[in-house]
Amino acid sequence: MTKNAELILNIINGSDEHLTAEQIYLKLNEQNEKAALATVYNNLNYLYENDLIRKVSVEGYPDRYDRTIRHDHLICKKCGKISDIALEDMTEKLRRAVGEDIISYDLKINYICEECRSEEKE
Amino acid sequence: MTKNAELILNIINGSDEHLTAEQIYLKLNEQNEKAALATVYNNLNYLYENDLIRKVSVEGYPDRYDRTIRHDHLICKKCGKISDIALEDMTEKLRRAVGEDIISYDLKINYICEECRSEEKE
DNA sequence: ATACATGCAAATCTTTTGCAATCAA
DNA sequence: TTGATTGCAAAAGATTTGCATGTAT
Repeated sequence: MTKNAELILNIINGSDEHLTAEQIYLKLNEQNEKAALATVYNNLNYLYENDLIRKVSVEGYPDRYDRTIRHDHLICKKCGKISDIALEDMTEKLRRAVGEDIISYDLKINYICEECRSEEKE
Repeated sequence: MTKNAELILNIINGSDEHLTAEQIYLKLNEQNEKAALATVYNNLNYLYENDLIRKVSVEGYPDRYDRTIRHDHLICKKCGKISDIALEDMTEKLRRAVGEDIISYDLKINYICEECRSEEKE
């Protein structure tokens, strides 16, 4: 694990947002830790392939990177905002239902967030 | 609903694969129904916005389009293959757990498909 | 010395857009 | 005739790649 990989992992683990590669790149610069955007991508891929981070894709937005700790996502269909929500772990249940050895699962729940709902009323 | 939108909807509803925009474009050409790739995208967006089709994103692959009938997805982490699986509908359960009015949910189950598993053994 | 990590720019891939031409009501 | 739909090419945005350079062991 290189220094950059570690810095990036710390940024992701220390944030409860769902950062894009570019946002991570900008955060690195704020910390005066220079790294090219391509390097950020390279490191994100390394972290992802080694299951140290998760990737969350929402249509219309660039991929976002997230902690691996088990949780699910609420996705606002209007503004694309992602919120974490920890529902019961269904891994075992799914394993039985699927009858296959599963690695993990991703549950995205689509809704309209409060801000977007109140905007709609106007 | 234009003719092209209908042709595209029929291709999606008549396929149990999970086609990309380009594959749909090629299928149209096979049927001697010419439509530019951009037109395919335009129509896919129209269908998607009107909830006539679903979009499935798997990292590393272009978006795929799918029927709306409720079902979940098994995703092979090795080759990206998507298979359908119909698990119990959790909408009501999630609505209660989340305490929000939810629109829908997407459940993707990650595993290694049989072909990839037997390749690994070699 | 060797292998890996980086920066940068260019390339790639997917998707969207602008605009002129065409089609349909 | 008016507005929506199309085709095409160009643009845009996200991500990857190639290569020369730098770094660590």
